[in-house]
Amino acid sequence: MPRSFLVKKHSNSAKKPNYSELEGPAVFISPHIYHGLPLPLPEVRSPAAYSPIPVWTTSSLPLSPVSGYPSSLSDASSKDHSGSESPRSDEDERLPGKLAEAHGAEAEKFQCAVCGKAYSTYSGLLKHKQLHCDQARKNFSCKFCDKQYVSLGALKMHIRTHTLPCVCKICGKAFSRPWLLQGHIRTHTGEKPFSCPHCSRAFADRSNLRAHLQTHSDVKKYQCLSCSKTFSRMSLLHKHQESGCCAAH
DNA sequence: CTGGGGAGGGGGCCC
DNA sequence: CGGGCCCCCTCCCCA
Repeated sequence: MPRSFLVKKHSNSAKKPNYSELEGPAVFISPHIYHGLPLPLPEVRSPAAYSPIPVWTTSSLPLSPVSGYPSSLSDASSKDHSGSESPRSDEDERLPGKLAEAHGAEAEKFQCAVCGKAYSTYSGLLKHKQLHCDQARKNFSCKFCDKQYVSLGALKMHIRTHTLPCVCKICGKAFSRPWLLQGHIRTHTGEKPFSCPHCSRAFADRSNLRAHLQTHSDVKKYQCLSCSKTFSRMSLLHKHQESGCCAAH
C-alpha cells in the first residue's frame, strides 16, 4: 500500500503553520457558497445526482469477500480507474508521421542515445526512452519537505498542501484545494447533500456516507482473517487486531 | 471497549 | 496545465 497519504503527517491539523501567510494570494471560494448562512444552502444536490450507492449484503458485496484487506482494497480502488489504464500504448503506436519517415527510411534499427540499446521500430525505441525519462524526471522536489515528484503538476498539487491557498471566509481555516474548502463550508452551512437511501441520515461528505452505508450491511467491508469478523472501517479492524483478535490466540 | 459520525488529507483520473 | 471530482484513508470525538 504505497499510498503517500499514509506517511505520517501532523497529527493535529490545528498545529499546522498557516502557510497561506507565507506565500501566494489566498484563494476564496465564490461568494455564493456562503449565501444564506447560517441556513443550509438552497441548492442541495440530490443524492440521485451521484453514483448509485449499493447496499452490500452478504451475497452482493461489490468487492470479493474481503480477503487481505489492504491490498484488496487497493485493488478495488485501482479497479475503479482501470478503465483508463492503458491509453498510452495507443499513443505510442501512433508515431508522428514525419519522424517515423525520417528515422525509418535510413535505418532498420533505432538506437538509444543513452544506453545504446537498439530497437527494430521507432515506437519500441520511444517506449524504451520513456524508461529513461521516468528515471531522470523524478527531480521535482518540494521546497517545504523532502517529497519528490515525477511531474511539475504533481509537485504543484503537493505544494498546495503546504501553502493552503483556499481560506474559509467564515473561520479563516485554510485548505489545499477548493473542494476541501467547500466540504468545510458545509460544516458552517449545515448542508448535507449525501443522503442514506436506507435511513433518514444525511451527510456532508460522500466518504462519510460510504462509511455509514457499511453499517447497513450484514457483512462489512473489512474482515479479520483470524476470526472472520467484519468491520465497517479499517480503523475498527485495526483496533480489533491490536486488542488481540478473539480467534487469534 | 466498540462502533459510528464528523472532519479533513492525499494522489489519481478526467475534462 | 489546472480544476473538479473520486476514492481511499486517518484522526478525533462521542455514545
